Amino acid sequence: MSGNIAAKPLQRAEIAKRTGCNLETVRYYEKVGLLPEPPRTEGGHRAYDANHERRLRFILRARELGFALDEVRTLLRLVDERDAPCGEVRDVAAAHLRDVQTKIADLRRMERVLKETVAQCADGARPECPLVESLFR
Amino acid sequence: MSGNIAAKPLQRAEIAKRTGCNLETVRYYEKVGLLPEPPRTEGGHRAYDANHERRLRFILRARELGFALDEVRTLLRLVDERDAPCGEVRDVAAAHLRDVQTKIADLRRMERVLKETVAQCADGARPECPLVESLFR
DNA sequence: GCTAAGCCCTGTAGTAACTACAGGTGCAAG
DNA sequence: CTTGCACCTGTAGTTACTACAGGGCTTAGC
Repeated sequence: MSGNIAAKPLQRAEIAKRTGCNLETVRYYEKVGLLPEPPRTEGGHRAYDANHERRLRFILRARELGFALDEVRTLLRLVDERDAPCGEVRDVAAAHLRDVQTKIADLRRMERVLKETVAQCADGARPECPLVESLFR
Repeated sequence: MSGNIAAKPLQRAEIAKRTGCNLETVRYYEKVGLLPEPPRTEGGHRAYDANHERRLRFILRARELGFALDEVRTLLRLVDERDAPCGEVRDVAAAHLRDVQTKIADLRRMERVLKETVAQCADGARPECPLVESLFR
């Protein structure tokens, strides 16, 4: 046969390197029930397969988009339990989108005020600092 | 004398109500060194004065603007130690402003992708969910 | 003056989502 | 067969609070 294509269905914990995820984070996801416990080698090392990696990538991508782990859990449950979870998944994502938009609005408010106050201090040499005063107001 | 105007320089822990800050949070700020320990009544209750309230308002306002407690600590130290801390305070605030702007940029990226994927699921009835697929990608 | 309600007290533990050890073993290459 | 790296478990630390549990103080009403 040309190489050991089917001979190694299990990869080592290079899953971390392949996904760019910290190995301790992978174990954390296992501990909190987002990843299934993988089989072990005789020595007790975890042996992940392609499905673990696929699931981990799902988690990491959702995290990049700012989903909380609890939301990720919900999404994965929907994917695992339903055949066509599209509507429910969309609801979770839409709710998260609203959260993100709220956070953006909050941060923009902060940004505006910070800009104003920093600008008032532009010279940086006055005895009474307008920035400090505005914090004490 | 017309009432006890100077007879009560110390207020009760109504400081919480007056500032809208949770009393347990006030004590937390004391524990982490942002607020000085106030004098106590004979019974051991904290007796705050106007300076405590002023300082607490500073903290709360800085928190509203998204300063981390460590940044607040720095700001308060500058205010306490220097006569004219304007320049240094401005530097801290400017650094924080950059953080805020980075966060806004991150969130807007999330927002854009979420909007796109949620829109792809608009009908919500397809067997293969584009949103789920994009998370698995 | 006394009592009961309602504050306030201390200290600990819980939250989110990791991260960083310490102290020990497996494994694979040379 | 040895050496060094990767992996193992479990605990504790991070941020900024919040939520108790189990008491003590205070004060308004009687």
